[in-house]
Amino acid sequence: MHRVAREFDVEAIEKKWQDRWLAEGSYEVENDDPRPAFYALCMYPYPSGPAHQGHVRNYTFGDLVVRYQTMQGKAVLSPIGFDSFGLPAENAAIKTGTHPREFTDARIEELKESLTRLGAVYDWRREVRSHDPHYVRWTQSIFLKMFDAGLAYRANAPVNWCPGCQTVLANEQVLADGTCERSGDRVERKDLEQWFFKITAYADELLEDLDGLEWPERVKTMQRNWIGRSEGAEFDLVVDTGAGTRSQESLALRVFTTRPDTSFGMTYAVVAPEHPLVDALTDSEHRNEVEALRRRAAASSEIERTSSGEDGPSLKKRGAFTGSYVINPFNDDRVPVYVADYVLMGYGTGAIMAVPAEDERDWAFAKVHGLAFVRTVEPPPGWDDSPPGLGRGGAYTGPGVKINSGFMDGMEIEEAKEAAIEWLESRGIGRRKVNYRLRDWLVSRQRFWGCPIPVVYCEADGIVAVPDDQLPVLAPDDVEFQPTGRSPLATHEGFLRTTCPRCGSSAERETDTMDTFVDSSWYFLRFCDPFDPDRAFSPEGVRHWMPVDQYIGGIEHAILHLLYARFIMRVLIDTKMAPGAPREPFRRLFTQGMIRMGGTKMSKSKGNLIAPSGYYDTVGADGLRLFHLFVGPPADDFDWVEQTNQLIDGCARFIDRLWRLCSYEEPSDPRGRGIEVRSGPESDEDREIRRSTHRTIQKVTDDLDRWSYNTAVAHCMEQANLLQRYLRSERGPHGEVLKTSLDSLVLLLAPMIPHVTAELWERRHGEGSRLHKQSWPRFDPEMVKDETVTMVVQVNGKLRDRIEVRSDIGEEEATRLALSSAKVIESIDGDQTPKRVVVKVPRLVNVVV
RNA sequence: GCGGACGUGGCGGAAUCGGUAGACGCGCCGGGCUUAGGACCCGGUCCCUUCGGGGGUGAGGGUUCGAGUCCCUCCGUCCGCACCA
Repeated sequence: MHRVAREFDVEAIEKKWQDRWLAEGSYEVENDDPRPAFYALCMYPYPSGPAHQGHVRNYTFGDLVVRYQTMQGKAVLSPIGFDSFGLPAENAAIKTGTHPREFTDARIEELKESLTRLGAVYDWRREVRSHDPHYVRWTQSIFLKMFDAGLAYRANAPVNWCPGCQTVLANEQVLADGTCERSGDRVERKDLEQWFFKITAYADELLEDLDGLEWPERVKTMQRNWIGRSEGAEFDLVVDTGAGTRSQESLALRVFTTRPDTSFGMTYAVVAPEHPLVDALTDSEHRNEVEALRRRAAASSEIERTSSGEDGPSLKKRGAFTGSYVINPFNDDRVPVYVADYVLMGYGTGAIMAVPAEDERDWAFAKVHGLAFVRTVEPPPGWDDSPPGLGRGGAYTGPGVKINSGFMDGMEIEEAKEAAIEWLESRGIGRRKVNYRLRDWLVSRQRFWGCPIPVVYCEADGIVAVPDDQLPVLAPDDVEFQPTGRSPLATHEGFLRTTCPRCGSSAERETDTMDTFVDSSWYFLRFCDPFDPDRAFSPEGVRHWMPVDQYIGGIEHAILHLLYARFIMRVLIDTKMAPGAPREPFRRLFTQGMIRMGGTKMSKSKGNLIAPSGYYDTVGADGLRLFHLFVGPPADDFDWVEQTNQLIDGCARFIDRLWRLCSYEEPSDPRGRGIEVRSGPESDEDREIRRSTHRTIQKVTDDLDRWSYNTAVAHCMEQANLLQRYLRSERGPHGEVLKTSLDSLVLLLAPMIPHVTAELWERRHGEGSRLHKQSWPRFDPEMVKDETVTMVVQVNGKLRDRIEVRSDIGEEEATRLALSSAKVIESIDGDQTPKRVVVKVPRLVNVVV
């Protein structure tokens, strides 16, 4: 498949330099390094074995940043570690009996090996592993700090239970179709007592601070949507159960709305099937129907609940009348209360006032159930009551003037909202309310291979934190890994039975472990100073390196990891574990594109992996790296197709050409045509080579700064092509010019293809010389200016002539030259007097006739 | 349905500020070298052409001396969210 003959021994050279970078500690950096600090970080990987193409892509970009910034004179912190807790290791244990630690450590070694073979360089002294007891200790310490601060709490809650993974999941781990993101099983709902982190307390800050981040806009948008802030009002509806039923005059139904201005249009109210008041609201006549609805809602997945759409019968089944009524406080109307699954218990208060005239969902429901509607916003002329979707009919949600709304009549919507809230507040019925889609973060996992939650349950003292000097709480090794729906720790008596740290009586340990996203929410801080045994990280280290200057990872972490990390960073600051600034951990984020194959993401689970290892042996790590840089914009997805291998070969071919170019004194041309270099005065051609060299430096530097790696490679190729022609030019190359130009090219390529360039540099500059210790080349602004340029002459915007002119040409001369062009004269024909001449020196003249 | 991004040769893509469309590479075509070439080197490669030119960046319209780039409408692809009241 690949090329066979190479000009040099790729394997030997790559190995040589990888060994040297390690042995010489080339990318180890101290916290007191006087150079400007730069923190470059790739999201630490889950160790699933040897690197796949996605890793290669990610760590190629990361390594480029590290080497480039180093050559730019920065002290670059380039750490790496492993997100080493997680289900695959435990699943392997269930299957094969291998302990997850043993399994994980083996996978880590494989991944380290392939990262090293890629030529990616790190300060390995700082390596962390989530499952390392020294790391677990501090994850637990952070948990307890949060517990003390009231930010970690235990609550009974309906949770997402994945039967495949035998654990509860965070909302974030459940896909929109109600299946588990990991196993694909349909997630069930269970009521369990669980640990939560109070991320909602930071909802506003997490939302607002997005504005200042240099992150891809779409990632910020995704986080904004996820947090889902909405402003509105919350108020109580007094329940009127009607004559002859139970006396429940004090019963009130609290509703949340973002449209308090439409309150006069409420024609019914709805509670979620899981709402605690459903029983109290339902009278005996309607009990059977309501119960049936509740059962169906409880059993049905999100898919069924959300996909029934507009069709009548299914929508009809999704709601039932309770037999109760509530009073609309705005107009004292008595309206029916329904139970319907289109209202979710998890959002707002789990109950709504329904305004069919101004809400499409309410409209659809009201139509099917024969409920009334009252418009409170004047719709535009021609708007009728025909079904929505046909253009101009149904619920009207646009702007307009209030009608049928008492004191709000005549107001615009925004004004009316304020008026309604004031009205509610002045009467003590309700208040302004901000609601979030974001829920608190459920962190309990009923699994073994995670960080144990360090608390004990004592009959007398309740939940008691494990004292600091007893951390870390580590899982025992002799456990049964069979899935039971409880943590394997729960059946291990030796672990379970303990004594209460407070009163000394017998107590039980918590047997759940933490979501692995907790581990990954602070690892970037540990990297700042992982050497201190007595602290998670030192304030000095954090102050020196944080925030991460360039964070690199996959778009799949746009919400979960990045939101959690932002949250935990703030918690650590607010609990005084970390210094007060910065509150944002990742200043700049880059999300790389996905590699697809046959339309789907290339992944282990899809079985469509193309292992990098085969390429290391043929085109080398450098060839593979160059391909990943060159194939397209780093942020874009690309399809791995048949032609891809030819593209990779093309990259290797370029490296070969570079090698030959740099070895011109010892030509490998079988015909032995040696290159003679000139000395003495430089010719026009020599000067042009010099200019081109400076221009290339300028372009490549600019490209690297703006993540345009594919064009950076293209510019290097262009320059190499030019130098190759120069080498064979009639007069022969000027020795000094050629030498400088080649050196510059090698320097520019150093962050991209580090092995071969390091080798070439050493050959050119002697044993012991180190390419990657060189400064990044600089260009002379005078030299990047062209002496002459091609001036384009247009007539009425159409290209008519090209004239070679001095680049400092004046407008008048340009105009004169253009107008005297034979082609221009010919094409303007009889019209000797141009209407207008647009001149943009020195590039363009447009003659308008 | 809502929100966002995008649409350029046979293919990946370039054109950073509204100013030469198609850089660079893959593929293909021709030539050289060669016992041979899947190595290497040189040349060509958007389409049409009567060789003067003409047309061309998903479609249609607009702004402008000038539009791949800005604006509007539509079509298509991808991504995110999706009963969030």
